[in-house]
Order: sequence, then C-alpha cells, then structure tokens
Amino acid sequence: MAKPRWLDERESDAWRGFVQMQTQVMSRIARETQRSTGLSAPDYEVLVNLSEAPGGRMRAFQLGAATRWEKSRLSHHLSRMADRGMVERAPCDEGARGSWVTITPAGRAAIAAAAPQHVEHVRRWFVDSLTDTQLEALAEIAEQLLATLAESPPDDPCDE
Amino acid sequence: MAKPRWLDERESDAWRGFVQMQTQVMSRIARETQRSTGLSAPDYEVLVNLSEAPGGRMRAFQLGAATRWEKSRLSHHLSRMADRGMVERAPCDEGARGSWVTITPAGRAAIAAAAPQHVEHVRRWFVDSLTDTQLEALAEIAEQLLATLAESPPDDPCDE
DNA sequence: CAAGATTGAGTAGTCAATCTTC
DNA sequence: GAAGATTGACTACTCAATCTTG
Repeated sequence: MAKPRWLDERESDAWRGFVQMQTQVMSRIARETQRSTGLSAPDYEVLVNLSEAPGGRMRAFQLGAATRWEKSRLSHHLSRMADRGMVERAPCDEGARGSWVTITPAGRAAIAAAAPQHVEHVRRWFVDSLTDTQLEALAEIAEQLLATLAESPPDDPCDE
Repeated sequence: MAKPRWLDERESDAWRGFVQMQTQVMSRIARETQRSTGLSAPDYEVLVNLSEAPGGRMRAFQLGAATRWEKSRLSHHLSRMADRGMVERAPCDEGARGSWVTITPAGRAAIAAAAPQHVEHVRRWFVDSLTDTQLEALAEIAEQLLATLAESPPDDPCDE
C-alpha cells in the first residue's frame, strides 16, 4: 500500500462527527420509539412498508429490496413478527415459488399508534435542531453519498 | 397525544436521506474494512482507543466511556479480543476493584496495518464525495445534534 | 450501598446449506 | 441452474443478576 493519505483536520472533524451523530441519534430515537410504542426500529420499518403497499401486502423479496436486509434476516424477523400477530405469511398463487407478507389488523393498529410518537422523537432529536438550510444541505449530502455507493454495488447486493 | 405534527417534504427528505446515508455508508465502510484487514468496526474502535492511550492501556470504564458501549458488551467484546491475542486484561493494582486493558504487540500490528486501509475506505465512500463546504456543514450539524442529545442524557447513561 | 467489572440467558443478525419451483 | 425463500448453527448485543471492593 502506498503512503496513507491521512485525513486533515476538516475531514477528520466531519468524519468523526458523522460517526458520533449517526450512532447516537439513531440509537436514541430507536430506543425512545421502542419504549413509547413497543416497536423496534426493524419492526417499524417492516410495518411502514407494508402499510403503504397496496392491499397491505408485499412479496418477501420486495420487502427485502425496500429494507436492504439480507433475505435470511428478513425471514427470521418476519417469523418473529408473525408470532406476535403483526404480519401474516401466505403462499404465492401464481407460481408458488414466492410468498406474500400481509400486515394484520393488529399490525395496522400498532403502526398507526406508533407513527405520531415516532415523528415526535425524530423532531426532538433531529429536525428541530436544524435550520431549513441545514436540512437541505443534509439531504443533498445524503443524495451524493448514496449516488457514490450506488455506482459500485457491493459483491453481495444485500451487503449494506 | 395531540394532533401529530407530520414532517413536511423538506424535513422528510432530510430525515430519510440521513437514515439511508447513515446505514449504507457505515455498513459499506465496515464491511470493506473487515474484508481488507480482518478487523470489525468494534475491533477497530477498541484498538484505536488503546493505541492512542498512554502506555497502550486504559481502565475498562474509560474504554466504556470512550466507546459509549454498555459495560457488558465491552466485557464480552474484550474477552473475544483477548482470545484472539489483540488485548490483555490485568487486575488494577491500586485498589483492585478495577481492571486494566492493554493492547498487545499483535494488536498494535493489527491496527497499524488496518489504519491506512480504513482511511482509504473513508475517503472513497465519504470524504471524497463531498466539498469542503459540505464537510464543514456536516461537522456543524453533528455538533448541534450531539449537543441536543447531551442536554438530556438517557435514563441509562450507556444508552446510546 | 455505590462503583467497577464479569457472567449467563435470551434475542437478533450473519453465513452457509437447503428446498422448491421456474 | 437461478430465483425466491426458509432453516440451523454461530456470533454479537442486551438485560438482569452477581461478585468484589471501597
């Protein structure tokens, strides 16, 4: 390896700040959401996707694409959520190599009750601390970084 | 709960962008660092802290404060790293209710070899996609969000 | 009893193997 | 054989209980 190109102060401040912000903001919001609603962040993500889908159902691989989870993780998580009555699985009629995942009435009730809580936490720990200009700057930064990632997908496409 | 104050488009774009960016950037860098160096992100964090500490050693609770990990997580992780020869534990002499954690020569070698790789990944997926202005904006955003979090610590102080 | 730390049980996620259908 | 999905074994993290010392 050639001589390392270490980060200068500006770069290092940005990177370290990003790592800390990322870890702490996400875990605080996840924890408070779970405490006030009983839903973990993965639970919430699954239910949001299903509740917004037509008929409240999606094919498992669609859910996998939306969440970018490994298929085994998704399968395990859906099993646990099915045990808790939040979702149901059904075999796929047309060519039964796939399966449908459907949100149950209990799942709809859970996400409807959780969403207002969740948005309050997002406001408190994220949105309300930033100016409009900062929100726009952040959205653009995210767009750029995601575009860079999308240019070179990982070996395993589920790999992020 | 009063009427939910849903996010407008600007807020929602920023939040969703942040979540996606955060997940994907961190996991890509962690995965590539692990592949090219054999060190996981938690391994790397422990070794960086120890290698920068005087004498290459820290008290366990100091490491816990630096990483913001739960003490049980730290203890479990140090056990695994000790098994792999990266760190050593030693009882604390003055008042033996504590313990020292020391980086081994093998640990020093591992972090020295990994650091240049790691910085290359950080450049590729983060620093090099952003302008100086964006890096500064991001650092300031991080500072503000972290300050908001610090104002109201979680019930459990290890809780993020 | 509080501080510093470890342990064990339970839960979640990863990886590789498997199964079925196209 | 590849796509869609599940399973089991292994690893990692969390939570509560425990242990020891000040």
